[in-house]
Amino acid sequence: MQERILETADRLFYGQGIRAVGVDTIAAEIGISKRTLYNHFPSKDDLIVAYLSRRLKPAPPSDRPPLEQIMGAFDRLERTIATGVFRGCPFVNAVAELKEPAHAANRIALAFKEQRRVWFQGLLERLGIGTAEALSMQLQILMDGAIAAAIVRGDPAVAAAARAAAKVLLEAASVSAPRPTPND
Amino acid sequence: MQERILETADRLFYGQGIRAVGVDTIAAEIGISKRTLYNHFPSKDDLIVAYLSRRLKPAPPSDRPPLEQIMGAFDRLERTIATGVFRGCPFVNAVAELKEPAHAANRIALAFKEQRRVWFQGLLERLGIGTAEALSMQLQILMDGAIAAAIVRGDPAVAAAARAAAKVLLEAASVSAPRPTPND
DNA sequence: CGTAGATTACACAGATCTGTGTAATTCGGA
DNA sequence: TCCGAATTACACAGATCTGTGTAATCTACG
Repeated sequence: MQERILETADRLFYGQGIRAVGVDTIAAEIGISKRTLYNHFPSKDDLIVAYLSRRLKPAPPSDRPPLEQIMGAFDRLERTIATGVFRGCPFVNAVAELKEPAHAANRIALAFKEQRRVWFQGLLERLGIGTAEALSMQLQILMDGAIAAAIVRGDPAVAAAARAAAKVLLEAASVSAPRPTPND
Repeated sequence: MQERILETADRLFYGQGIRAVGVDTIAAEIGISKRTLYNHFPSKDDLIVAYLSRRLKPAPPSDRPPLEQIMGAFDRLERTIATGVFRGCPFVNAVAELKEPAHAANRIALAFKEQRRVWFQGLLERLGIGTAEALSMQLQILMDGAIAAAIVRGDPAVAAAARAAAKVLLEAASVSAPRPTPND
């Protein structure tokens, strides 16, 4: 039941906005009473936190070459934008929508962004890039920028543009870091 | 009067979110009656559109060297983030908050982002860079990415990271475009 | 002074939202 | 079959929001 509530909350919160979706709407969508929903989540804030926490899953480890994984992240973003159900980063949206500075959403959003950055950093280190930490931040900025631009423009091409920029940054960083791995 | 309403609406909408601020709050903040506000703006939607349109001002022309202007944009962002009143891009926030796809906010936000991109493109062309259009999009992505990252992290350093990335992209693009101007 | 337009106070309609209280009902498992 | 837990229907409180109606009042200006 909890999971079914969270699935529906995810779909509605992400698709229409957290403030725009009422608790009644979620319950009605599932076909349960509002009381049941409140028995599982004592308040809407609890539901919001659970919704965001559920999206806080680390990327599954892959044995593909690091460079391929990095570029794959941009490709995946491009495909996601192209589906049309794309509505930006749920964490950034939540923080922008819930402007109370003390809201738990801020903590979760930060954890997610940092998790992604560290994922980039690990791959960059495997490529032997010395400036892995700084570059990982820049790659994350490119991802977030492509997401923001895609919200406004609705055009998957922005992800390709970000990918091209990432490639330039990677090549520039590789020049001063001579440790090419056999994989790529 | 119109201007006073718009000033206050801007401050509250941007600072707390469009959905989070009621018409009553804006009127009370100025010290006017709600009726007066509705006499100037027939609906909240009209007020939202006016609020966004008012922010749609082109950057004033500058006679400084193009490269300096481009880097200055990132510096300005860094300073803005550091002030603490920074709450992201008002246009992206509006689109994310008002998820109705037909809302006029989408059109205005797109106009703004395109205006900024074209501003970058013009400067890049003056630098004799052949890939000005593609690069301008990438610079805009870096700006938007730094903004999104700053919302979550609250750290002005992300703007500096974006600036450094922009510099790398510019240098890479300049290699194949030999037309250095005397200014910079 | 006199008038026209702007502004005010204020009540109110109607919608929506979060959250609660309660008693009846359903359902799974021992 | 029986018990306890989950779920249901449903009303309701109380807050908030957008938008309107109206009559009184202020204010600028001829």
